[in-house]
Amino acid sequence: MKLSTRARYALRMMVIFARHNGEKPAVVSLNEVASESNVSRRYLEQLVIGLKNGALIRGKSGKGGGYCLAKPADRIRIRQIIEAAIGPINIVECVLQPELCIKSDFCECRSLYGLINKKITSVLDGVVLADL
Amino acid sequence: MKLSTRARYALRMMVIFARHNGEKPAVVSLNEVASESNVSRRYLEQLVIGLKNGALIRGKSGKGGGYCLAKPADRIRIRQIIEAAIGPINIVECVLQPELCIKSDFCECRSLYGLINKKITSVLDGVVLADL
DNA sequence: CATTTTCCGATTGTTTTACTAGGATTTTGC
DNA sequence: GCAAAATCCTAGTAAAACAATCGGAAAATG
Repeated sequence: MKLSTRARYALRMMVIFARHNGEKPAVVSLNEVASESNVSRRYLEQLVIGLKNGALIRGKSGKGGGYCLAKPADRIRIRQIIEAAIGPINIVECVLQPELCIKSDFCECRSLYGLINKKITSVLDGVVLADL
Repeated sequence: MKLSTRARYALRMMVIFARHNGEKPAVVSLNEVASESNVSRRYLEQLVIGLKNGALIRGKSGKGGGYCLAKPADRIRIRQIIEAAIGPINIVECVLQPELCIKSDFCECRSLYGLINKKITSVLDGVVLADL
């Protein structure tokens, strides 16, 4: 029941991108992020892939390059960031994949798991990057 | 962000204890639970320790022994069960232990983590064993 | 007093997570 | 045009968490 460092680093990184958003060169290189967040650039390179695939940021190669938000910070939900980093949120497999358990139909716990899942996702949907 | 099998097995087990609650011999042996839930008795033995320490169930040794609920099923919150099984719920260490991170005071994310934590615990507090 | 059960602690195997590393490609500034 | 700075892509590894097994002691019953 822990939020992985992947998700937390990704979130921290997005906060940094958001902070440099209005500036002259909006892009921030991973070297800068690395020194600002105490996470190795190499590792950040991996984390950034998900964010890019999720169309949350844009990358620019070459000297003077880096990353910047792909849309305004008040249009980016925290859930999008976290799911881009660690995949879809489901506390228990059977919630999204009923076929995994033959008992799914009459399982007493499954609806509870679904409820927890729903609560978590709705919290994360209710907060945008700009709020942080 | 997954709920461990420990927690799920513990929950399933509690449902079984609850079901046998009103019966003649209220106690259920772990062998019975094992065959009913497809989890080895050996493993259940471990899980049951937390539930017992949490005063959610009572154990009775010897022939004809087993476990039964320590209080009525509508007085046992799901949160108690899960925390007995896997320890206190905190999605990120820093929420409960601010000293772990020097940035805690002005961290943009920490309050968010606290919020998520609160949502999860309140859902689990809002459902009792009898509801399942 | 043998059997069934809880009780206690140690160990092993497996999976996930966290992180490191090498090198290719892109782009820019001089 | 070419060196430098960045993204991009793909493995590999070390450590931690998780899941499960195992041996045997103590308790209680029929």
